[in-house]
Amino acid sequence: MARAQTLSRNQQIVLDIIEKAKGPLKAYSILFNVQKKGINAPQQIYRALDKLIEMGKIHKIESKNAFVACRSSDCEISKATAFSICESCEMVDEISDAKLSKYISSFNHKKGMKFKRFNLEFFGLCKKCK
Amino acid sequence: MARAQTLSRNQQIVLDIIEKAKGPLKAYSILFNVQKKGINAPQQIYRALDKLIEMGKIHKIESKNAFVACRSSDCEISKATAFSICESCEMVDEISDAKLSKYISSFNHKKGMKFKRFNLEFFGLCKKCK
DNA sequence: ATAACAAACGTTATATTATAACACTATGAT
DNA sequence: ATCATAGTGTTATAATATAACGTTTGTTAT
Ligand SMILES: [Zn+2]
Ligand SMILES: [Zn+2]
Ligand SMILES: [Zn+2]
Ligand SMILES: [Zn+2]
Repeated sequence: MARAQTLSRNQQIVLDIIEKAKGPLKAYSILFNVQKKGINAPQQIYRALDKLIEMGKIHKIESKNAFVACRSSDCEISKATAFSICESCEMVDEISDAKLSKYISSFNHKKGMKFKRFNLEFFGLCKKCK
Repeated sequence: MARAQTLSRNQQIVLDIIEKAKGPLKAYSILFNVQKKGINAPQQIYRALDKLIEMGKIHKIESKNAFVACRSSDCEISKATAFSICESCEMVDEISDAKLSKYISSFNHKKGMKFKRFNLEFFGLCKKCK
């Protein structure tokens, strides 16, 4: 039987923190925030993060080595992710734009590569920082 | 006066290595490769990398923390980068597709953010690994 | 030419991000 | 029951990146 979508204790703790956060969180900042809950080692964080990413509950912002909760229910399990990132205040916003996503997904590389997944990161100044 | 496009000694050494490489290179692997040339410390590598990125001579593959030479003369100084990345053999190929780039560049986020730059990374299996 | 400035350099130390390895526990399937 | 899979806790270490400091080099202005 395929695993139920139930989260383990550590996974739930990590997800809660990321969901409550206003912006992207770094692994070690998550770690410091959960030491009161009995999680003491980076491994425990990274293992939870890996699974949460697999499940599509969170995403990694590659350019920042940081993690955000998935806000778009229709983001097909991290197969097509896009974010806008403010270079001033560090704000990150998940972009769910079906047209954009479809356009990029349908892009086919000349050299014969078939893509399974993409990640797009936009940089600029957010409304507040502009 | 704007700086000439001439590279310093260390910048040239680092760029040479990256250009000669078949695939993306990591900072410390570059370091190990240039120790015979008198470069001994990570700082020296990272400083050169930063400048080379600024100049648009190389790009950072964020999902791999690795660096590739820019192969497309018309890639507007790293304002719009796209790569295809093989999940099996680690090959990275810079995509220069004017239509794709234009489409993405013209994308405007609803929330009022104006973008200065984007980076897009595709993942899949290359022709050889497929 | 020389003073002034910016960019690059070399070096040591340290911070940050991520994984390896191992022993143990819980759960469910055959 | 035994087997497999997933999760846990822990210690140690690897890999990636930056801080801080003083020196040197190259350019520009006078
Ligand atoms: Zn999402
Ligand atoms: Zn902002
Ligand atoms: Zn390029
Ligand atoms: Zn391949």
